[in-house]
Amino acid sequence: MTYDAQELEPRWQEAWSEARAFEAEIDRDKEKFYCLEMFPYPSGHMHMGHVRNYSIGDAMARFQRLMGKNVLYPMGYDSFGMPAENAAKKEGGHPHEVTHKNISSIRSDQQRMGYSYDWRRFLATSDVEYYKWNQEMFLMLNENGLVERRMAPVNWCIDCDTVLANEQVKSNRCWRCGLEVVQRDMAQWFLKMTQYSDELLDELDNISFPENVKTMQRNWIGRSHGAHINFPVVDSDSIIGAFTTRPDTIFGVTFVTLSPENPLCELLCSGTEWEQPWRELRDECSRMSEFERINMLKEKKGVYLGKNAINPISGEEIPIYAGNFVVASYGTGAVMGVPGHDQRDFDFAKKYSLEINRVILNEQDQDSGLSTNEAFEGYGPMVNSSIEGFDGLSGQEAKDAVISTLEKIGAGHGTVQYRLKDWLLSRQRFWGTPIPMIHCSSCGIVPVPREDLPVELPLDVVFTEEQSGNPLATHSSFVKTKCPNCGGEANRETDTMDTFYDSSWYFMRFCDANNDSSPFNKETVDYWMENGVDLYIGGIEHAVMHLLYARFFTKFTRDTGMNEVGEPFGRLVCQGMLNAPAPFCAECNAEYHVENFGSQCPSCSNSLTSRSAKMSKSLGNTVSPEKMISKYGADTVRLFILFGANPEAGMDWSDNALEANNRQIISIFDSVEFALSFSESPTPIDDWLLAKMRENQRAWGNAMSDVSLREGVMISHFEMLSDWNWYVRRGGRDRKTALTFLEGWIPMMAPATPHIAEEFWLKIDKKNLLAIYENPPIENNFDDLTAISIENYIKEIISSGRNLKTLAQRHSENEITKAVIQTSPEWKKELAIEALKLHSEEFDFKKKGQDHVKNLEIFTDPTLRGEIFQTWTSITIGSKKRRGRIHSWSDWERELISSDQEEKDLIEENSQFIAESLGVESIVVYPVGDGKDIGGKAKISFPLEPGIAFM
RNA sequence: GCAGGGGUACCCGAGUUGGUCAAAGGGGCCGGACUUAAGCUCCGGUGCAUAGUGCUUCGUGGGUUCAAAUCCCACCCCCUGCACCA
Repeated sequence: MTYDAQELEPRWQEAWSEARAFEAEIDRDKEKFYCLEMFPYPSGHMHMGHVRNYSIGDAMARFQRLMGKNVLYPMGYDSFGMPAENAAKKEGGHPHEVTHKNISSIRSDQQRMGYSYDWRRFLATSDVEYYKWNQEMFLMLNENGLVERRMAPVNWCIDCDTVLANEQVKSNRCWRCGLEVVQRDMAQWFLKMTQYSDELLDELDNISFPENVKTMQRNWIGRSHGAHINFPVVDSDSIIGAFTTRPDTIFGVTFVTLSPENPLCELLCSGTEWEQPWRELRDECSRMSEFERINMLKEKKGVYLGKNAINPISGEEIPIYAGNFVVASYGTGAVMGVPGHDQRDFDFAKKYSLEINRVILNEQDQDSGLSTNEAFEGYGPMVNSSIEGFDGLSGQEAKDAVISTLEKIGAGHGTVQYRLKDWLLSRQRFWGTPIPMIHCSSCGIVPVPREDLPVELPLDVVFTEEQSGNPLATHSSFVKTKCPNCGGEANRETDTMDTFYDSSWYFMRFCDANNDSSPFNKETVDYWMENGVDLYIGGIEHAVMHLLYARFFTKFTRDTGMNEVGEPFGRLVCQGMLNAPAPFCAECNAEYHVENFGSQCPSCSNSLTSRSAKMSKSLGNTVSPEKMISKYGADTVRLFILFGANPEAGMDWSDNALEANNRQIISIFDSVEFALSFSESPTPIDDWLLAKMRENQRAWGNAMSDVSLREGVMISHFEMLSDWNWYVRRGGRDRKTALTFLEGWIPMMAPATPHIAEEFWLKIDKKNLLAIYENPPIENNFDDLTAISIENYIKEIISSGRNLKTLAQRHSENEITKAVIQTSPEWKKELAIEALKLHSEEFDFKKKGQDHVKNLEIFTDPTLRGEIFQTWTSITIGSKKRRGRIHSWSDWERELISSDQEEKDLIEENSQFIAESLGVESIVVYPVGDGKDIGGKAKISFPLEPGIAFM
């Protein structure tokens, strides 16, 4: 029978589905394992990135089932969002239809790959059955004071026609479409995520996220400790509040800088000669594009605002500037300028000839003067303080002293500042969860009563390309409503929720996906979510978006008593990039579309080389999963993906390697067929095969548990096969042994290549599906080490024999026909055993080794003394290059030396095989001294390293 | 600039609690067997030297050690994220 993936794979997929093999229920007798992939946005088809993500997850889900865990492995779709809305406009349909068409397409792709999802838990966030709970929980957030509507300057994407949260702006561009965002002032809905800033930050220490994700989240939250200091403005009631992390530099403040957008600016300079320059600066800043800003900001620019402020501690009068480098949205939008100890302030002071004072001593620096070209930003004792009691204090002590003085005189306080902002939730788009709020002209903003939920998206909306804005806003039967408070005419809120809201709790919904009375049942979620999702796999791109929102949301639901757990995800694995070759110009350091292969660089005309680059539509170097599946089958694609690289590592697509993996599967297939043709015929090699099997099972289990899938697959699909091949080569043909081996091997194949594994399982007459099989514990067989060591010994003899033979050939006139093997003399073996014994007792060979050997019985033979010393040294101490053998012998080698196996016997028993492998007609073997010393090999003969001579 | 991760043989990629490491595994390439013939399968080889010892190699240069891919220092390069955050 030949391997036919196209026939075999769908057959087993159907069998699993019919048997409901992957449907998980709470079972408190079993350890649970919640395996989850970041659910996809359902765009037309599954791409290779998806395939990689789910192949990793499915392998782990299947592995954990084999290990006897109760595995929850669900799949759903993050189906709200703009692409469907845009597609609907283009095609003239409704996003709802577009979405469901896409979902069924991607779902069938996933099923064709054989992923073991519990499909009963399927959900789509754009279905009202899901998003009604979004609304219910929004009301809860509101009741808990975590919802706020306020005017705010927001990031607006013109192309997407909506606002973006801070996290969704990358380098001043929209994370989705890449267009530059602009600033607008609008009333928006916010979730007060900042209330959880500290917990979100501190808990990172206890989560097993990859280090880079933690770092990104830490940076994003950006907590800094410092002081808020009030600088009163001279001749004015205004006070400038500035945040600083360096209150210890307070005596070095020589100016104060406001961000040009700060409302105080206008107040200070309005109607004076200083107003015009300030306006120019402000307008310039607000107009600047990202590119210009980076270039322009290399040069600090500022304008004097015509007023001065007072340093509240020293009483000194200092000028107030507006500066382009001060960020309006961070801290108070005002900075105290300490040019002596802040490089940025230094540059600014130089440019505008402001005073530069040294107030911190650089202890490393012998020169007590102030550097003329850079600020000293380090810590050191305070100097030149204009008030008693500060000089000499340094670091935290200095900061504390300044803060306590500030607090005493009412001019400031110690405080903590965060970079994290509240979550801007509202979007001016149709295809999202409607925010359940009502605007009443007399009652203001009123939440939709729970019993009136859900607020459903209307289906009778016609989408056309010409229309702009949110169709909800012009849909009068949606908008017009009654105020739940006063019953008067009112309007519904037409903003919808950011889709990250949907994905902030879907993992909890999966635990109880069909609950129609609440988002989820507490007990159910507590069972599956204990210690979080056990393995969460997805892309790094969500490091500060989804992964932060979901953590926040879980803490909120915990605090309202909906669940126990506070951190949603246990182990997080961010899969690496999938790369494929693309044309590359080394000169321009640029990659081009694959259509440029073979031609010249479009910009410099040099010839193009190839470089691997992230698979992308723009480079055209993508690979279609469907094509690969129909050519090789899902198992081959899965094997390639898992064997190509460990989950976190980037991997290069290679047609060659894919084909090689296909051949590997065919080889396995043929081997299993061959094994099944055996009849009863036991040989000594049988023990070896089963010993190797157990050894591999252990190594495999460890690798897989650790999500080292590449290593796991290497054992299950490569080493097991080569062991099998060796067994056959060594004459193994026993049916019973083969069946035992297959029974151990086939389950190991299941995580990566479940279809062939299931097929083989049937072939060895197993009545139940492999998909629901649990691996028994691995037997401890004490003879395994012996079996393995004997075989390793034979392999080593052959391997060193081969090397030597090629050398011997150069010296031999005639054809080599015979190998003479002289095994170690008995006394060398005795020395080795003695040394091993002493070594296990932690004997000090360096100090006492010499004396010890002199007292041994064999030492009485004077003719051997010199050689005994030499041998003893190489066993116990070693030489410069090579450490003593007692340190370097592996377990099997120690085992073999200590056993009563005679090397001579082992070689004799296997002499035919060794002769064949070495390509000689005959082998003669005897211990040194029992025959002629051929080629002078007696002296190099050593335990496990016999002297081999070719004739 | 700051932070995180890297640089291993022709290529990809293990290995970093120092010795068992000339360095797993795969691809490629070379040779052999099988075959009418292979692009199929199997076996072997793949730094140099060599009847086994030796020499040179894990980004570069130093250092620690009896012994370094592995530990320490400096430097170079690549990737990822943040970016005048006070």
